[in-house]
Amino acid sequence: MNLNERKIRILEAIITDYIKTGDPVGSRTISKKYPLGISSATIRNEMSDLEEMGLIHQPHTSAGRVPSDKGYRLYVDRLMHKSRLPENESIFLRELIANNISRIDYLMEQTAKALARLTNYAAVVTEADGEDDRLKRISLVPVDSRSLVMVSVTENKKVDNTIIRAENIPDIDELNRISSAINEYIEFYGSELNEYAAGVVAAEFEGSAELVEKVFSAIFKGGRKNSGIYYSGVDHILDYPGFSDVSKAKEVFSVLEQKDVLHRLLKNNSGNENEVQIIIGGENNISQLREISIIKTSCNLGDGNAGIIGVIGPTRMNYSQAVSVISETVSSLNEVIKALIGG
Amino acid sequence: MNLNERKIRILEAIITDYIKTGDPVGSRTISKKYPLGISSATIRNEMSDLEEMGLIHQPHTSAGRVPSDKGYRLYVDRLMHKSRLPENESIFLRELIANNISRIDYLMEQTAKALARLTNYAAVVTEADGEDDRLKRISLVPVDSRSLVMVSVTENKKVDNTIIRAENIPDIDELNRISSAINEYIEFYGSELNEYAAGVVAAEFEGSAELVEKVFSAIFKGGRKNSGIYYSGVDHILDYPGFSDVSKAKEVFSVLEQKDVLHRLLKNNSGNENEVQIIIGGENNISQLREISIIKTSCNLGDGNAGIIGVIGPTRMNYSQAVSVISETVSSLNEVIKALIGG
DNA sequence: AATCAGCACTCAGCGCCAAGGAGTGCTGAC
DNA sequence: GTCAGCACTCCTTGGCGCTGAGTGCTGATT
Repeated sequence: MNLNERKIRILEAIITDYIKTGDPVGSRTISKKYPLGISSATIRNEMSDLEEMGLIHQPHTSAGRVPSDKGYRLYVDRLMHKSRLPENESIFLRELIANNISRIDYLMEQTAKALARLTNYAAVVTEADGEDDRLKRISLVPVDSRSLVMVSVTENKKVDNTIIRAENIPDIDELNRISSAINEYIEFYGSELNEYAAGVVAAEFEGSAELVEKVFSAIFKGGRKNSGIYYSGVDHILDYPGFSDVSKAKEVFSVLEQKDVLHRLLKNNSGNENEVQIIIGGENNISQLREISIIKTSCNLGDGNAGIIGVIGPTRMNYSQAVSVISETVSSLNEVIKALIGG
Repeated sequence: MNLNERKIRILEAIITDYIKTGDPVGSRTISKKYPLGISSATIRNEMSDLEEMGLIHQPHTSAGRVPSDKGYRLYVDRLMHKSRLPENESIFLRELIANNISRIDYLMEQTAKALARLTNYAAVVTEADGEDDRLKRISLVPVDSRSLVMVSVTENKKVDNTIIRAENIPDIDELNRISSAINEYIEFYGSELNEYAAGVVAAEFEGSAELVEKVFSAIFKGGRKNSGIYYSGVDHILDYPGFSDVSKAKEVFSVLEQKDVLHRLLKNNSGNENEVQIIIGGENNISQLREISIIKTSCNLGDGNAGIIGVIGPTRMNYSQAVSVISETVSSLNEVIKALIGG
């Protein structure tokens, strides 16, 4: 069976209509609302073929047709035309980004909020996990007489704080000497940094040996495993078609709480920077999310920080609009950051 | 009408039963399940009185009685006996806290998770907002050739990072000199620190004047307004009685996303440290949360950081169990932190 | 005066059934 | 190949009556 032009037009009509109304669409609806110049009977025949190809299916006899995951896939790959974001919305995005550029946590939080508001779906923003990211430098900042914060900066410019406690915290100058000694070892040994260096530095600053040991063990322990995830608009999930049944919604919520699952899901697996990826329904292999689609892309969060922004919607979502919101957000991030930080 | 002992026992029976079963409880149920030695007819008369006093009400004629907010209030204030947490759960809590003590964000996140798991309600953990918290010290940590991180530490030991960008970032020694110059002014002027100091320091380090200006403006801008809120178990909300109707659950979710509302709600308004507070149903004046009760308390997150931990459940919640989970969590935090950090 | 058995009454919930309506597949004519 | 017409399917809706839980009231008993 070949997928001729007419079948494609019918499929497109079904998907467009279904995305808009949410009702299974029947042959008569198509023949009346879409000017294909063929009768409903003919459309019925074609729909029967489309169903055989697995692109649409019927919830039950005597109901109209609904696109399948495969049908949506064909739609987003070949039929969908990008819509353009209204002027005021893209201005809103740019200003929001510019206002939050100096705090990466705010930036992520606000971006999630904006995505949710513009799409009416749940949105999520997270830092891409820097897998082979290496420590570049540390700095020791005193907090009180018994604790300090070790600020670590990685090659990918991730900044991270760890609390360290010790009996005697030396004064700032000494702390600066200790940290620059440690930094020399970090620079010299890179990822081969080991207990040996810890011993040498501890010996060098014998009054603060305990502290030095603790700093090194914090370094060995490494930074955050999973960076924070910022959500917004999760309440929209309850509006998704098919989720008026509470138990289904509950499944989705509990998956969203499992950060590791979500991180795996959001990870950039195309390899292409800034390319928008779409995962439709069952294509993610998480059974609780089989009626959920995810639109996501990697993005630039400033200072070389890579992030991932995504929208989590129902399989029956407005892909075109969501894609355009996401692309616009990415390009706004890029532009604003470029303008502020320079090429 | 006086609230005699018998009425109280009946009210207690109603609340106990309702919390357990979730069904409106009728006079016959009480006479059979609770050994009060009186017939259902007598109980009916008493219930009628209790209803008149506003302690219970009927969802509809021919249904049993359900406690009102006022009824629950009387219960938690006068009738409830605290339950003790199982040994293994309190051990679990202590270990979890000990393992996360060096990262306040992990600690908050994990504490929320534990609360949610132990209570089966939604849990929330946040830092108490330090209203009159003053900056104590800053430190400048280079990130790359065009950006650095200003680490600020307040009197209440809150640590906060702000990204600062400038054309020319001096070397570490110079940054250290700049930060200690600024720190002298912070120490000297305290909250009176102003543009004048900025000018003086900028003049002193004329090669880095731009940077100094930016650091000062970041200082003037202040730290985080609303600290992060860590949730866990929000999916449980969908199990709460009365929230099988999706639209109600949606209202709750959208309130939880409004951080300012939540901060206001969680703020310690009794003034007493570590005292468990209970807000029942409509007592919070947020209409969307009128069927939600909140159990919360301030707590110690280590290094002088005050936090607030809370459980968000249905008005018909197991107050006794939730209160004991919360108190146990607070005392675990205190103990572990004391043991690790010392007196 | 308090207690309580007995009774009439109310009302949500459930199952059942019939009507209505949307949509299909098939047939046969063009 | 197209399509009008038709029989058929099956979900949805609304009405109806039954059942069971629970109440308030009455009048007898202690």
